[in-house]
Amino acid sequence: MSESYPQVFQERPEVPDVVVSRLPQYVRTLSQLLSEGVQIANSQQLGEKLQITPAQIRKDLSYFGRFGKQGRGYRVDHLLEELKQILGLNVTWNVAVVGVGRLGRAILNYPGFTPDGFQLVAALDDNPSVVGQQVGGLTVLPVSHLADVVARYQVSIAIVAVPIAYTQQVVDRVVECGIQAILNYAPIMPQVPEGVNVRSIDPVLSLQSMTYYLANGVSPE
Amino acid sequence: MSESYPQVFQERPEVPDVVVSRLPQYVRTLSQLLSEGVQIANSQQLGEKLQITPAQIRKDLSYFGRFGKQGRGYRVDHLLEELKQILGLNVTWNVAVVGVGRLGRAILNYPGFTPDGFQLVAALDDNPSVVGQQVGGLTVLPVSHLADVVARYQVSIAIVAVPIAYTQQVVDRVVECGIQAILNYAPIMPQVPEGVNVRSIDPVLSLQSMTYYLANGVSPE
DNA sequence: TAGATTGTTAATCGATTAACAATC
DNA sequence: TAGATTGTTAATCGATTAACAATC
Repeated sequence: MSESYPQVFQERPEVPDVVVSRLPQYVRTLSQLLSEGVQIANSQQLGEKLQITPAQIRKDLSYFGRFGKQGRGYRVDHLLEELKQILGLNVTWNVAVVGVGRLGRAILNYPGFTPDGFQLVAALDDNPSVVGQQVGGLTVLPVSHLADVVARYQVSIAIVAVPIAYTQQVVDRVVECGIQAILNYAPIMPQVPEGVNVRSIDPVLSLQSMTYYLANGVSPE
Repeated sequence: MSESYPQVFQERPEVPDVVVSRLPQYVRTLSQLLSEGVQIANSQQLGEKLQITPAQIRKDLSYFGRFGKQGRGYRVDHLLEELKQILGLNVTWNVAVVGVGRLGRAILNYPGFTPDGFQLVAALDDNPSVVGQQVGGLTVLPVSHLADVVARYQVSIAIVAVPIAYTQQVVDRVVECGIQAILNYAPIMPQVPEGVNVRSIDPVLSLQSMTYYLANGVSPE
């Protein structure tokens, strides 16, 4: 074997995580511009909206291709579509919510996920008094149904909103079911195997870093 | 004046924001160790818990002082107290919640803020059918009372949970009242003057960066 | 075409890590 | 004291920014 075949996935060179994390913000801004009827935007204008240097925007985009026209800028609709494609946002992602306590209920009733293509397709909880309830249009199932649900609905993302004491074991089960993307609402960073992605929503951590600046009379940057 | 006097605030050289943002995680881990009865921990052990190199932990701490003993490590209770002091977590912070819709209600009923020293002392909303309601033990006030409330309760942090269309104007009013730390739950990055700190809780952005890895068959790092 | 803005390279900046003398 | 681990400096790594040739 003197030559290697191209790989199916991962043609791109390693894109820094920090770059990937900015792309959704670009999508947001471009969507807004599109809804305002703006047809063309240059990196300068995008940078102002996003508080990012134009150079950084161009550099970020250059990891994925050439989307602009010299002397003009970017077609808003075109760049938006390209970025959605790159991020996988042109399809609907099915999401299971594990944990239907106060937080889980708020999540299941939050109308902000669906318009962005995240469909909450299942709600699971192990509390017998909660199982069977209707929450956010879904019937709460026992967590033992997780593997079934994942297979049946092609779930690829789990939102975990269980008490801190159960978080790690629930995350373990979610991972066992083949889920590779987890949004965790407990104030803990669960351990997961290589290749599984966890993001935590942790308002207290955010507050605790802001108090540093309040207590010390300085502002960030 | 050939000599300048020491400043009241900001004796420390500029601590990078990324360092400040890690301190609350150290506090979390140390609290947990303390509750487990662990008395001494070294940077190696802390690093394992936090998935951070020991060198980084020592470097981070060195911005603020010398808290360990060579050959031993750190006394958990001592380091915890020092970090709480640095972050201003040894006092209670009064917080006003603006916006008492579904999200605001969930926030007001979330029991996780108080144990960490964030006291929700007021709930405000401009919807006449919401004003006067009892939510999370508080009577909802009209937003026009904001300045009063801030002064009376010494509020220094605002949690803003209003619809996206009102977010910027509510943030503007919050800033006018002298608030310098804002936790924003709307899917938008509000513009604020220099010196005001905004952190956004935005689960959709988190999901949208995870789909990149799902769609492209790669994992982060 | 002239003017403008991209895409990209090189320079700069800053954060992380390695290494080790200091010291408990 | 010998062994261990800190605190800190210097080396490395990576991300941001500046600059400019390419080109629309």
